[in-house]
Amino acid sequence: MLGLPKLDRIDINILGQLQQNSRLSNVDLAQAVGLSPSPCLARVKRLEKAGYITSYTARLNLGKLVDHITVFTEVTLKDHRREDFVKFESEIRRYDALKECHLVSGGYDYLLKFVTRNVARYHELMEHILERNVGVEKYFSYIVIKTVIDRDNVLLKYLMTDEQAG
Amino acid sequence: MLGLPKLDRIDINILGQLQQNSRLSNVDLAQAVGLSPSPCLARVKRLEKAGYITSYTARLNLGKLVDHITVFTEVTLKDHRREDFVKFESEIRRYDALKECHLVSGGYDYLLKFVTRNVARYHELMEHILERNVGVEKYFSYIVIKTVIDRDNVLLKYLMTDEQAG
DNA sequence: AGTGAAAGCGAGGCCGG
DNA sequence: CCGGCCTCGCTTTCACT
Repeated sequence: MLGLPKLDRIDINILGQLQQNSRLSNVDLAQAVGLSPSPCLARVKRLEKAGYITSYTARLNLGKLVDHITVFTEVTLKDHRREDFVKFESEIRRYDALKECHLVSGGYDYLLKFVTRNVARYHELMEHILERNVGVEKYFSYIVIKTVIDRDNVLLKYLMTDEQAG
Repeated sequence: MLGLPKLDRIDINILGQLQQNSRLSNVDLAQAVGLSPSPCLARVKRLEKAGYITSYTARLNLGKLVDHITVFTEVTLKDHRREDFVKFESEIRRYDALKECHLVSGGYDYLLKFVTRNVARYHELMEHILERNVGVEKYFSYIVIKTVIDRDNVLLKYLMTDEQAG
């Protein structure tokens, strides 16, 4: 975090390649970015240490593994002092079913994304949260009927360019 | 897709391990799940071919790479015939900035998640979508101020167990 | 910084239980 | 279906540029 060495085009290229396929062998990666294996490996290590790469994960087809539902929950807090946000954020972390939690601008405070076995499980979860008195005034749930798109990579090339999508 | 061979505990374990670290070497993975390398590798290949593993990706710290914002958009369609949904879903795919798109139950039709450079870009994008007449009646935007939680793995162990989170 | 060689180790195939 | 062996190729280091 102290010194941010700038990234050149090769670094960006490496990140993009690994984002698409984290199991690329170092020799293949090196060839893809036009380097020989040694400096390529050194760059990858450097990018990892500098925190540009946070983890390497396998994407699973969860639907084939176990029945589950996704639910988005809009949460409004009772009070809006700094400590109320801190408390909610720290308490909500306990829940394994919680995939995402975002503080948003607009009609409510937090947008949450849960993944649970079924609606009953989700309902239990929300009751549990309310009981624990983490400062929730009200919430509204949107159950996902069908996920049309859920992309993992994309972005990098798009965000680095100046063209607007057509 | 034709024959779904059942997964035993070792398979689940393998998936969980690779979900946490897709760069595990096969020998380390084998040891972690209590197998010798050969059958372990065979299982991984089988799981890949059967579609339980969809991809291996590197998670990037996007915030360090480029400034960007995340926006959730609630979309309501004008009409709700089957063809209206089909049209919207196919048209919306074109947009690189779109990370997620879910059909939801409740007050509106689709919940979208965008990632763009800034608010101006997002606004252009939405104008573009409205102009292209994909059947959007109205939309409402929630700009993410702070992402508190964004987990990639979790789930597997949680979803496979019967205990409720505490 | 990148290259190239060398050593060590893992991937992936094949047989035997 | 698992374990052990074997070979090939990759990873990783190091001296050099």
